[in-house]
Amino acid sequence: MRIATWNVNSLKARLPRVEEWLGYARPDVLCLQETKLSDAAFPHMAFSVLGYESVHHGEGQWNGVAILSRVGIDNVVEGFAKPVDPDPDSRVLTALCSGVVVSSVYVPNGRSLDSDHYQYKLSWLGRLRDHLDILSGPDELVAVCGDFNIAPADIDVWDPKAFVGSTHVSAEERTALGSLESWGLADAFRMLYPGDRLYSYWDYRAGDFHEHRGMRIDLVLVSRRLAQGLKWGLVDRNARKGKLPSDHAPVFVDVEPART
DNA sequence: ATGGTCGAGTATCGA
Repeated sequence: MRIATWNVNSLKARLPRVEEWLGYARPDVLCLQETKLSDAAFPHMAFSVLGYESVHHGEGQWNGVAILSRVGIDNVVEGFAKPVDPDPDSRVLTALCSGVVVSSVYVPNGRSLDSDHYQYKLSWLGRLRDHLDILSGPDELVAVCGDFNIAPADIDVWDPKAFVGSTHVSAEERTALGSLESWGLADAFRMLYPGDRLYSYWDYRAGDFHEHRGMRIDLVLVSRRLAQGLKWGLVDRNARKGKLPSDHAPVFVDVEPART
């Protein structure tokens, strides 16, 4: 089972690139973030002709998350599961795809350490853990995929010195991510490439992509039972090249869920 | 050393 995640930075602007990528990467499940679409504007038909069912949780203009699947989509939950404090933004969507509880998440950016938005980010990560507790458990098949806006370790940023005092690398953010890991989730891509400086996001400015000034902030977190069947994975840097790319590349992992 | 770019919407803000 190939599970992928991609922050597309506007699905309206990115639809041709997503269609192209689905055509050759053929993920079983693709989680999208930053669709920047209303639910009414979501292009379900474009994906159904490629063999994918799709669900979307969006508000237009900002945020917006989706799940595409060619192995079924059931039990769809938009936002946090009740009774978790609701999120005013469209940042999480959860569904059951072929026995796997899949969440597509767009974690708040945080903006700066002294910002209210940073406190919102920390609170949001705590609520995500509560959400998972309600909908599933660490002994189930769970994949939480998305733009976490957190570099898990210093190896995940091009120059740790350049990020001192910034969001994405603070101890509090990494602790909040660690809380998800202690719930029972593992960073699947890092398991495959324990020591490699591989990134998933590069700023559009200043030629950052070609200069390898990136960050690995797009993660696929998997529960133990999925991690046991982890086979392979990639960041598809080709999708960050060429005409009208997102500033993020898609990340995917191949897993063979263990039978119970 | 500094500023660089996109996408939203159509002036700026968010990333």
